[in-house]
Amino acid sequence: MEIAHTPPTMADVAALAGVSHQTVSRVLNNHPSVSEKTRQKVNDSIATLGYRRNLAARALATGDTRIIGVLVSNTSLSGPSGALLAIEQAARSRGYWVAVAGLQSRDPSEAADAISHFIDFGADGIIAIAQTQAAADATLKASQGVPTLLVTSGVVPPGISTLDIDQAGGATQAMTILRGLGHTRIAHVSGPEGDLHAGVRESVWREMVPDTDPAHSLCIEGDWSAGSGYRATMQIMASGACPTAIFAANDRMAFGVLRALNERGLTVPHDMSVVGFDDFEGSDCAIPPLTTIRQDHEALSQAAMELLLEAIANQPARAIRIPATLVVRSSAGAVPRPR
Amino acid sequence: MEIAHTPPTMADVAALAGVSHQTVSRVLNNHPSVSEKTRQKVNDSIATLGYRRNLAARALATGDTRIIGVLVSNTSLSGPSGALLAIEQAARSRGYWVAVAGLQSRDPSEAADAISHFIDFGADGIIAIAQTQAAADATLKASQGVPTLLVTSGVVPPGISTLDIDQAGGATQAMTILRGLGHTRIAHVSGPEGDLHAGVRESVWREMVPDTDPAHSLCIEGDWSAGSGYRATMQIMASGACPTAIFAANDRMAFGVLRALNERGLTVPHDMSVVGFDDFEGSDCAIPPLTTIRQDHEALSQAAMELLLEAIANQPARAIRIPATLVVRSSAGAVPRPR
DNA sequence: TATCTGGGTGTGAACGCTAACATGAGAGTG
DNA sequence: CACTCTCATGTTAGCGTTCACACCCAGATA
Repeated sequence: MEIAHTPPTMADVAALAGVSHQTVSRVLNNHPSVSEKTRQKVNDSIATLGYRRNLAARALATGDTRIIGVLVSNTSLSGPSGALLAIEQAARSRGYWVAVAGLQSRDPSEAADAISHFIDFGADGIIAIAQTQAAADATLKASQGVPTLLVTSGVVPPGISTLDIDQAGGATQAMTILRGLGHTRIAHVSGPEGDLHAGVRESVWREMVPDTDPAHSLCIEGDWSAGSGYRATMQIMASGACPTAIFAANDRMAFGVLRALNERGLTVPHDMSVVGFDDFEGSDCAIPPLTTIRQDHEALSQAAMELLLEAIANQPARAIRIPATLVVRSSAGAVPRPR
Repeated sequence: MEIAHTPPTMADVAALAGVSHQTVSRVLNNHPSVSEKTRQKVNDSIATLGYRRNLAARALATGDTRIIGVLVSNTSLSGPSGALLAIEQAARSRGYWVAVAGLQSRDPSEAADAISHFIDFGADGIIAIAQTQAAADATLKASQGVPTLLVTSGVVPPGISTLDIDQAGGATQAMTILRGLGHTRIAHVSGPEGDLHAGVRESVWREMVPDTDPAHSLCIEGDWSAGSGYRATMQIMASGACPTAIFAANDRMAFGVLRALNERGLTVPHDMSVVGFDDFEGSDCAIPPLTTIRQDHEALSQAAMELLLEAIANQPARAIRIPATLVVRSSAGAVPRPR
């Protein structure tokens, strides 16, 4: 087995094929004016030498890298990281590479740092999944000049493309189904303060809850974790409020809600209805299976690449909102008869 | 606000600071022999110009990119993608960049393709999370010459560093606790055939199950999803086997197991004990909370970077196995008295 | 026959950086 | 005081591509 210590270069291919390096370049870039015969010769030489084009050199010469940077916060693992892999596939199928940076804190300066690195790298574009307004702002500030797509429900100045899943629409569907079942006293377990999705979901709940008496229409803040949903439910039940339904801002917290109710001897949906959000893996097998709102990460990712490529091509900014769909299972039922 | 059409280059910084471009380079690379005064001048110029070093050019000149490619399969979302972000953080803290490629199929050629791309890019190293032996083999074949770390439980030729979480140890703990509680008839819901982790977990079960009568010690294959755990359980119960415990190869399938048992009116752990694997988000709030095996993705990621950097530095290959820990909750209990 | 056209090809110079060597000014040595 | 040695800096030549241009030779046109 021979060992090529330095990989072959374009010049090597050219020499073997008996042409100039520029001709090799033309073949590689599918330039029209290369004769079929030459093209064949060059391709043969490429094959025999096992030549691979050096992308760093190409990036230096052309100024673009075909790398896009994706920024995700990993505070809430489920959503973003699922989207990340989907974005990667969409990118790769279009000939782009994905570099990733995950944020561990909610400190906006960390986002700014990561963006700076992407820029150092010469990333052709940036997709930032911003779960807080501060992260969105920091991203825009740091990404000066580089085409950027914000996946966020936050407020963004004109001229920047944005994309998100319709949080308001999803939450509306959740509340609509509960109201349709006759519920008026609906408690809410919200996501953490400052989180944009949590904010939208909560404000829809606040607008749509029929019985606005805060003694019944309690809202307790969670942190997306199942445990926080459990604690929130215990708190609701200790508070003396007696809602007939609980709308949890995500499925993991809904798991905690279900467990707390189960421990207290309440059956779902007979004694209490529960609706979640996300259609998390396993939600179909919660006890009982969870009625929830599904977010289409696949569609999100496709749209993300599309918008980003538009931005890279200097086309005008657009905003796309992907619809969320209601998934009806059995955790939400008719309001119980008064006891 | 001024618009710099072409970003400033090293020469610009040098001109402003009144030194040569090489001196600027030295400052950037922390070369020792630069006087404090010059260093200061250069840093000032860098700041006023907003200079950022062009990493493509650097890569071309030095031959290394400080990019590492990470290959994950996204068939089973939970594990790998959690590990991905942790690896990214470990990498970034060491000055490396992470490019990611996710596999959508189990086709080994897709893995080979992705690896080739990483190599085109000049990745300094590759971390592949290989869930099948075929993926591991394809990775090694394609990564000729580039330092590679395989995160796998598969068989790997000497000279290649490997890393994994101790699947056998974890499964052993799961079986040990069940046996300690008096269970002898233990069914298994396995992961998909060909998956390395699934294989190890299953074979430990097979070795350790006390009652080896296949009529009781049933093994049903799932696909990691909650629904498959549900169906497997239904199948077990329809088969006439009467195990007193079920060991599910992951927590999501365990969710399905719990739901199926619940539907059939069996209570856990009174009528049946259940143990999962992974400590998935939400497992603490399953009904009842799931006894499971936790995998430390954080430790895995740190070790991954360490091993890969060793490989890049041409140090001898090593293999590290991260221990898995038992998390005792309430889904496993003493074997029920015969009815 | 002289002149244009244009497809196919080669030549040189970037791109922005680092490596290797060259230089010059002081400090230390005999 | 000539000699070396060190430190700080400058100079030159790549790294492997692509871009802009020059070139050549056929066939078409005048």
